[in-house]
Amino acid sequence: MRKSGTGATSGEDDTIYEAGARIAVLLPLPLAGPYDYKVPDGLTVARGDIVAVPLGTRVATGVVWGSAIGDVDDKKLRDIIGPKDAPPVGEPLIDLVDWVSAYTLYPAGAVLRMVISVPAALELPKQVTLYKLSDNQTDVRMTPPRERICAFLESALPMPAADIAREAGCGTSVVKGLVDLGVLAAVSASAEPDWPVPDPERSGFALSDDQAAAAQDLGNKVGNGFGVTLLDGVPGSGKTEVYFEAMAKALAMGKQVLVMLPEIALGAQWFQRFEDRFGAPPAVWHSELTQARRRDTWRAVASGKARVVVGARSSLFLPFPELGLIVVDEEHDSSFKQEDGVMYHARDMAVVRSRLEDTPLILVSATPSLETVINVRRDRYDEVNLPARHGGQDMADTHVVDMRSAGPARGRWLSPELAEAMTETFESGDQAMLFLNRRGYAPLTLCRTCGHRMQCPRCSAWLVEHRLLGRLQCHHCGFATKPPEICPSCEDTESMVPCGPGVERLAEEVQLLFPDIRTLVATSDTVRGPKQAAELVRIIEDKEVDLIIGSQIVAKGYHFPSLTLVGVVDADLGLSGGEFRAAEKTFQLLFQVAGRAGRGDRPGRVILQSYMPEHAVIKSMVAQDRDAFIDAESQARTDAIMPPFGRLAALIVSGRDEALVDQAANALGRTAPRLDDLHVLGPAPAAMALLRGRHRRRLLLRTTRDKSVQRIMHDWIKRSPIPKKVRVQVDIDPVSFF
DNA sequence: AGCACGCCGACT
DNA sequence: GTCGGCGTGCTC
Repeated sequence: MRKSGTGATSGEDDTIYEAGARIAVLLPLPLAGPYDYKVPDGLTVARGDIVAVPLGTRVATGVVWGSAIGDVDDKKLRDIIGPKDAPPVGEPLIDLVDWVSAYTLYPAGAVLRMVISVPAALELPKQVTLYKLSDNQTDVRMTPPRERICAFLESALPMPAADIAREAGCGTSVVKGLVDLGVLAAVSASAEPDWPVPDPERSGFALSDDQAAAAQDLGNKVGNGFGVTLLDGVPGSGKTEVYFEAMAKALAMGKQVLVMLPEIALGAQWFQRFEDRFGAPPAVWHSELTQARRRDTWRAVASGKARVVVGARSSLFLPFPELGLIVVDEEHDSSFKQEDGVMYHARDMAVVRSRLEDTPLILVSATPSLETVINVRRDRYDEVNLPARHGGQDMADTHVVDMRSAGPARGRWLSPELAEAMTETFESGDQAMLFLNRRGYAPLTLCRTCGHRMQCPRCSAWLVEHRLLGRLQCHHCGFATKPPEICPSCEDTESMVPCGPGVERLAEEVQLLFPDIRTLVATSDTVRGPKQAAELVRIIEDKEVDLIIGSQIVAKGYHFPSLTLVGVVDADLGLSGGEFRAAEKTFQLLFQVAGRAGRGDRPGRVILQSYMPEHAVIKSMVAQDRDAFIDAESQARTDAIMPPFGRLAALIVSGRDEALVDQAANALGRTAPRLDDLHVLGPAPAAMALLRGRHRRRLLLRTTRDKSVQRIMHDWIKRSPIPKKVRVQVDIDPVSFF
């Protein structure tokens, strides 16, 4: 309930607005704040109502946010038009929008746009005319088709004329004729589909004692208000099955459940397990849904028809009226951080929404983020542990190959040791996986004669050769060009050479070493969407391939019983590049990839190829000591006053005119806040100094946890004049330095 | 975010 | 003389 400054009002009095009232309406636009309107005669609205309002020459949709702010000329105030056809936005979601706005420093309207993301969902759904037997039957001459129609409708729900005609094996004219005669009656119904209801009472999976105990612990959180719990367990320990039981409890209590996953398109096995457990598919929510699907899903969530939603980060802003539990699976995944538009971290904002909804939140990971681990150690979060793999299997045996002394020949990427292990694996009839987080054939193409490097004209990134497509591509903006016959710089012929390995080039080397084995390359280029992901899983499970060469996408929680060897071609890949989370991210990725090995009844092994085997990440992997890594990383972050022991905020200054961008960035550098325990780095060119034709500079502010970075950043931008053509974005808690 | 208003080049 | 390019600014 919104607090009223005038005190005396109680209950709902201050959230209901009668005719003549002046109200604030938040529009899903990047305006500074809500706009004031009047309630016209004959209308009453309440806080949270979704209403149509006049805005300039057009009609906009907004949400009644409260009483008018009152700083606008009376003559400017216009009447609202009326309610839209959608349930009101609930109080917790209203508060979430305000909270996220205050935290990220983006206008509340920009945040609201993530809630009101489907304009069509606010319109009255299309009406369809259905026909049923009339209540007061009249005597008419019966013909065989008429008999069939009446007989069929005796025991059927009302349905469209075309369906009745099909069922009765006649034309629609017979149906229409019976309608005219009064035998059939028309009923109007909305064309909204029904949603399958997951059944929490279905018998679940057989759980081990550990799993059953963990499920019990998690289940006890449901229905007992807000609280965050980390569900921690190695890959294969059955985390999904365990949190399904907490979901079942919430469903049985009549609550809705939200599950957030990082890469929704690739959750094929997750979906199967969900259907096995609950007997119905969940509603899904991600950016690639069609417009019609988005509309139906949004309405189903708002009306409570959809009981379980599984979605990417934007699902956090769906209008659940009866939310009872949120699960964030793979909570460490950096794709929960939105990097365009409103920059928010969906995992962190899920904590906020859970608190506002007064419901539990379960964070799930085999490699929890340092933030989450520290919150557990500080007793802010509870922890439920799944100690071992289901079936008692240990983690796969992990070896490191020192590429400095035991590496392959020049131009090759597989060390003799890894190749030998592959041979053994194939000979015993098992499957192997090579992990290389580089799509395409080669990450760089250069001229042997003059050293010219093929670069994207719009971004500061090398063009990646995709030999299968016959193109050089920019992985940041989608720019593509034909590989040049001659060097664009010195015009030498046949001097352009590929540098470094990509998955395609690795496949070429494998073909030379193992001509008879069947190889599958799995990257986001070859696996597009859920259907292909499901097909990929089937091909591997059915052993139609011996070797999978994959990038990032194969690191996720798949379960392949015959996969006993995982080779990481370049274990150091993520460690260079100066991002403070590089070690953590690399450890998480390697740990997840290693988890693919030996999940059946056979032991697995993992081989890491590394040029820096003494690095803490590699050593912790070999020792299989996650805690040791966390301790080392915690100490390093504490010393450097880095998150979660310090706070970071970034300013990204961008524009097409480089000189203007530099000028604005330098001005921000000069007006940077000066406080104790506060440091500002930059301005410096962003890691992508040129992205999609925009020049970018970054300033990074680092300070201690007791400071309000929002206040500091807000004041900072306010006192620095920014040219109109230059954009300044605030990124609170940046995860990437792009 | 849209949409209007406005101020400079190629058309009927 | 108008049509139209998209830069700038406003919408309660």
